[in-house]
Amino acid sequence: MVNSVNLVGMAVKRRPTGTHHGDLRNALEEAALALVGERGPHGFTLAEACRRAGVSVSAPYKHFSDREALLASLALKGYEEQRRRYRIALAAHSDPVEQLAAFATAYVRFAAEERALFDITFLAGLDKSRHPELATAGSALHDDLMPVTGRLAPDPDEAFELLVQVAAAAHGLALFQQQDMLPGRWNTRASVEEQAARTARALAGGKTR
Amino acid sequence: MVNSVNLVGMAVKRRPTGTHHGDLRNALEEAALALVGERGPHGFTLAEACRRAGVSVSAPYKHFSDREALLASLALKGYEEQRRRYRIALAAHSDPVEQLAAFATAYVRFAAEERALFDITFLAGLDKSRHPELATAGSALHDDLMPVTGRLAPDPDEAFELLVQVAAAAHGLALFQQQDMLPGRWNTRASVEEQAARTARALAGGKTR
DNA sequence: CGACAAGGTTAACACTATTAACCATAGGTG
DNA sequence: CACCTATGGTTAATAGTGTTAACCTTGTCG
Repeated sequence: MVNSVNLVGMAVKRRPTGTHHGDLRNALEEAALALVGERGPHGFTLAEACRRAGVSVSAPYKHFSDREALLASLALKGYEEQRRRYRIALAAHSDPVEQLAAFATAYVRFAAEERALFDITFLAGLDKSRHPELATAGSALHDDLMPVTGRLAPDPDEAFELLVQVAAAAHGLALFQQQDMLPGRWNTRASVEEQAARTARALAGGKTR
Repeated sequence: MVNSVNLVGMAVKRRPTGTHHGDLRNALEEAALALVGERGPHGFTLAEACRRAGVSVSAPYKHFSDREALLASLALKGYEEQRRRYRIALAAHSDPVEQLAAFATAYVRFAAEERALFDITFLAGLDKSRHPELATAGSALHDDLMPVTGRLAPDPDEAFELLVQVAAAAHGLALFQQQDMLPGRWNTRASVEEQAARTARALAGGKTR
């Protein structure tokens, strides 16, 4: 049923008009991820995603209230994927310092391996007040980590501050790498991951002696 | 010469058609800053800036090659303002650890006090390959700071890594605050500034013992 | 005085998001 | 079985955006 070919030579399935796509919601999210991957955090366009899904420009509104809702749905998946990864990272160690180092490593690795998701989650400028589920997902991450820093700093305030320090450093490193702000040989995934781990150890280490 | 009033009641000076504005380039940059301040990193629109400057939508192209060039010009000012602030911060101390702490504090303070500039500089998604002067301005910052970390870590690689750690942490903290990712009482300027300073001391402190 | 460069103008184009009004199909119900 | 309705598409229209081309007005300088 391929009866058309688009500009880049990819086959586009054309349904008889008025027929269901089958899985448009997913197809649009895939297209959005691809677009952000190809063109950067602001490279996503509803119109282009529709073109790629072989559907008219107004079709998305049957699945998403607006453009931002589509991105928010992906951002939520981004948070879930992060949570999954951080859980695994924490489970791989028993020493809390190494747990924090593994978390920091996983953070920058997520940014590199799932760049589009990372971009959407943190750089697309989503209005969190309009998508409260994102704020919730964010604090879920924080809940997973507090026990770890809690073992290093019995005072809850101190524990939270340590968590914020490590997360902020990892976030900054991830962004620096992504935006090519690190010169030459530092701008490799391995280097940034090591750097993240070392930073976490330096910040956590101060608490143990 | 006020002969018109716009929708929000602000007076708009209307020049006789075909006349020079006088300082349009500056007026557009002012408008852009205001818009980003009001609406966030992506709230800037050439059309709206033109409206505020009382000029037609194509007038900007006599001063900027395109929309992004206007933002790049502001981003450059952002880097310069940062450099100015960091120089002052460093000059206020002689102990390198305190210099780093002052830098980190100044970093998050800049993000808070000049939010629009910070947004444009780091969050507007400017294509640095199209604006090499931005990359240059970025490394100018790094040149100012290397001597400081150099005093804490004689090995240049180590010195650079310390610089990256502190800058990344400050960057992350600034973003966390700006995007309301810090709960309740931590989300104040004073708290974030202290946190930045403490993080810098923790990272630098490891090098001195 | 007259030419010209600078810096405005209007008009047009292409692209985007969004909405309204319409229509085809699938599946459950009388 | 005929039908009716919810689902998920369609087309068409609107409004806002960036950008370009062609034109016009003025101040300045030879």
